[in-house]
Amino acid sequence: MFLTVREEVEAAVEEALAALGLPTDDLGIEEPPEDVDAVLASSVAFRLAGEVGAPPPEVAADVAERVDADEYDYVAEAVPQGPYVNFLPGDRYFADTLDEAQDADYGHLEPKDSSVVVEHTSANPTGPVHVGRARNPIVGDAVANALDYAGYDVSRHYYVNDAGRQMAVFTWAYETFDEADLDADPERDRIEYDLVRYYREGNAVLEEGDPDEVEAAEVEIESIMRGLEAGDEETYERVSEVVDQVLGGMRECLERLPAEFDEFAKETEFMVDGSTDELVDRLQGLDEAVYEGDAWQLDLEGHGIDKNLVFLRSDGTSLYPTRDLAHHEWKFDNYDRAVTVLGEDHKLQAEQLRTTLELLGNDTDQLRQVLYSYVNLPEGGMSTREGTGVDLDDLLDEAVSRAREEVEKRLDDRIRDDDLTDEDVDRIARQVGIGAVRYDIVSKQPAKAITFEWDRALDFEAQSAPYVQYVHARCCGILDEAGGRPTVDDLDADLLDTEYERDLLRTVARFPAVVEEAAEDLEPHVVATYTRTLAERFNAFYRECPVLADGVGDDLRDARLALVLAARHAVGNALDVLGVEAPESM
RNA sequence: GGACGUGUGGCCUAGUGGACCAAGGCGGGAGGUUCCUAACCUCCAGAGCGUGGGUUCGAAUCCCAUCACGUCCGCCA
Repeated sequence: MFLTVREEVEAAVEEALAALGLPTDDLGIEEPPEDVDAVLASSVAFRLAGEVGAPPPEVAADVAERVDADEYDYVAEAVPQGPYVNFLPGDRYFADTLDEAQDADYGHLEPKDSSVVVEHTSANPTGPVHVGRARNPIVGDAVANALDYAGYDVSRHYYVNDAGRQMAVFTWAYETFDEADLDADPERDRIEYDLVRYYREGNAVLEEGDPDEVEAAEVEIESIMRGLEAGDEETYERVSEVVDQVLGGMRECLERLPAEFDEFAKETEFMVDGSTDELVDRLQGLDEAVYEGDAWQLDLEGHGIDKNLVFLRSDGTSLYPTRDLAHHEWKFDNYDRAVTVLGEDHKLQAEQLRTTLELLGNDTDQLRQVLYSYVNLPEGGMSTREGTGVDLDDLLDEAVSRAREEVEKRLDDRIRDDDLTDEDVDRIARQVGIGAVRYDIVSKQPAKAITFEWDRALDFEAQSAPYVQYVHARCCGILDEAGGRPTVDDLDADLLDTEYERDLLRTVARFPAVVEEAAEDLEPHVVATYTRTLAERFNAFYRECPVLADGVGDDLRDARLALVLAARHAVGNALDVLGVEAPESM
């Protein structure tokens, strides 16, 4: 209903301004502060005051005067308040919102008949996923969820960098060394933890090994790269053996979040199918193409990028950016829009990619690049090659284990007599622990850097996933106690007339607009901010308005029960957008 | 050195032109449970939004300068 009221308010302000002979380009529609009764307000009066030659409050009064509330279903009244025009909702607004939110799909917007591919994570298959990279799948998955809720047809892709020098080094190391050459046991019993040791050993040898050994290695690494470039089947299989195993392990780790993908697009596919070669030809034909130092490059200085983009090495082989261009054109061919989630260290490359795609004749409006800053450790950065950093698996294990301690600690002084089973304890520990990690990361503005601290990330109180999850569990507790849904079809929303009930219902009503904003701006953290407000409103309602107490009449009980169900759908689905599980008990 | 980004109570975070003489959490202090789960709630103390200018009727939000921190500036990915 909120989206409908917003349309009504826009129409009302536009009509009023037109009637007054004033410009309608900026309607100044905004959400009023908490202590104002209106659902929406307009601040046009500020801007028009100069033109009209009257103070803002006077203009606001004129505008409000011209609004005919009878024309609208949900706007009951437009009242001037100082320089603002406030739009008050009618009873039907609350009644229809309550009704709409009884649907378990509440928050899903109308299908848009438009496809979007969301590429995220795309970490090189060199070893275990570490916390520094964890922001990518967590933000990426939430962005994809938000677009899905907003009605887009979403595909989630992981672009596999299986053709670069890193993978040639890895393949050489994997084939050259054996267990006896490695000085440590795997940190965990999973394939990528086993194999990353070969990669690290290989890099160590290349950096400080015997010169003859290094030279022989370089010859082998170069031959692997040339084999890939030539589309040699045998080389491809040698590299794949490493890539597929490591990637398999990384996928298992990501599934714990859970972040799952519809497609793993491999870089080598765009070499094998000839699209990279074809792209090189087109790049060479561009005005910006230059041949310097035996390598083909693009001089993008005229487009605001002072760093040349090398797209063909002097030995004639392609580079990562060249293949990524082919990859993006493939995305444009198959989807209406493309969204890529990347770390800020890829910003320059992202700009080069976008500019070059434009030069190649693509409409880059359909490409959106979401950049996020790094997650650092208090003591410094994280690197797979050097083996520094915190593995995501370790973080998730620690989170679940701390959550379990909390659950067990609370078991003794639990009022509710619902006998949690061992399975419940396992389930809650997992939902709360992993939820806390995801929520902590997804709730922050992507542009801001995060310093990872165990205690802060795993604080289960305050502004955290468990705080919000608890609200969902409380809703479920009440509904369960009441035996499910409210009993009557024709609910009387008018009975919900305390400020606590109204505030909660109004907050529930905003959820679809929050989904819309998160999807439009590709900023899932606004959903996290919303869940906190919603949780606060629910807790105030919970404290002040008993649902199942003896003194509550049948009609009021049903109305409140319906409000609880509405809140459950809003909070549960908001958490779903964030990729955080909503426990039914905890 | 250059480009880009960030800078809000002791700490962390929201707000990015208008009802803000700035909101929430952590930490500190004081309280609340015969009642649908206290992973909850209430109250108190604490910042004027890095610093200095400017634009505007109005600036935490826009512009300029400056400082600090981060990222990038490979024929790596």
